[in-house]
Amino acid sequence: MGPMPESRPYHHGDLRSTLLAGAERTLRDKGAGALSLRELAREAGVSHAAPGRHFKDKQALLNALALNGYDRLARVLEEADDPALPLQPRLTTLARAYLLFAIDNAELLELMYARKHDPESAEQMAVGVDRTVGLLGRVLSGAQQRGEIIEADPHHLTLTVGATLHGTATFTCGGMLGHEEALAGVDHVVHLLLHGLKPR
Amino acid sequence: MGPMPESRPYHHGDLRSTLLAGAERTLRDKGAGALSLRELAREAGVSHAAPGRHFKDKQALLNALALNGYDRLARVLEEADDPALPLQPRLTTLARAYLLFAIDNAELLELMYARKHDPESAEQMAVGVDRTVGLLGRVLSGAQQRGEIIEADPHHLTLTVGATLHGTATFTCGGMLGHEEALAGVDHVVHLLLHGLKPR
DNA sequence: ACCTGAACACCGTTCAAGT
DNA sequence: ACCTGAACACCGTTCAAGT
Repeated sequence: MGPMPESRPYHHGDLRSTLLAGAERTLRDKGAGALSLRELAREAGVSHAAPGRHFKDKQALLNALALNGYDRLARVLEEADDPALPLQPRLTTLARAYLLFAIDNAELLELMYARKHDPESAEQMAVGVDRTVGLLGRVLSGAQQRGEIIEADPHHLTLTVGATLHGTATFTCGGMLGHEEALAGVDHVVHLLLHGLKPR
Repeated sequence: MGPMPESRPYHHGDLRSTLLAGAERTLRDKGAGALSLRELAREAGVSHAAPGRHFKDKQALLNALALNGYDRLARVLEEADDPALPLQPRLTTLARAYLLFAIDNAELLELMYARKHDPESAEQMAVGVDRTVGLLGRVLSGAQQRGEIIEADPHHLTLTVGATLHGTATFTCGGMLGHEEALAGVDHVVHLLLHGLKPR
């Protein structure tokens, strides 16, 4: 019964990353409600007060998670985007990528869109949002310059298209649509956005 | 220093409603994170264990709040709807009513759309959702029969239009749009839905 | 600079016991 | 039938003290 080899030194070394990684796993597996700093500390093999050195409170950890999410979402969309594609399939590809991200990271996405009450983190989130809607905005502005879509405030167009995609994702994650059903419907949604409900 | 007149008998009499009303006020004033059964019990002048007689756990109270919200939302939309209006203004009116409800009840709406993990409450919520998207579905189906909108799966059309409205509400409540800005933009959003992004 | 241990003020939930 | 009071097992946060 000798002492186990001490695999962890007094200083963890990378506690901040470990906590964030654990939080993301808990978020995915058990939901935001199950997130506990004390539990994360336990999983990291560290005292319950240690997280306080890296995150001033629980909300700070949640904000860090959300910022992380914006990073990943922006990367996913940028990788999915293919400027060589015509407008409709290009938008469809982006919409599908967004929906896939939403399905894979439903709880995280909720965190990302959660109302922030302190103005400081609200600004950080705004930057993250800009990164993700920015791509969509550029695609639409480009199409607009080529005369492929109507001349209207591009910011407004972007928000409307973004709202449709996000609303679809919300409905899907909320269980109102099956995942496959939603992914299969993406083409129709984009078609509807481009051509409208009215007969032509 | 005589005893205060005992305004509350041993049996509260209407504790369930009192708790729900208090919860709705807290939700509006301080957000879902600030909701505490013990605090609600204190406000109701009752022991901290008393809520357990009316709600088996905290989630049960949240579910009751959400169902309540679906009721109110359905009423709001039904009152706002004017079947005498042509399609576009009729949809605009409904969209504005939904956005107003969302702005006034942002935290409640989040609760209403929150993923439910137990299948029992998930079904209750589905009924509530059906009540609210049902109206939209009937409006669109009617327009479809009159040939005012394209022939496509009406359920799919409804979900897409609903997604756009809900996404707009989410963006607005999340602070990406100002309230007035969003309300002023409703006309454009509905116009876009009906006519599409492509030039005609 | 980073972490511990104890302390404080909260939670939700349960259950015998009271009215 | 409805509520209380005590108990249990959790939280987040703070702060002196340790390494």
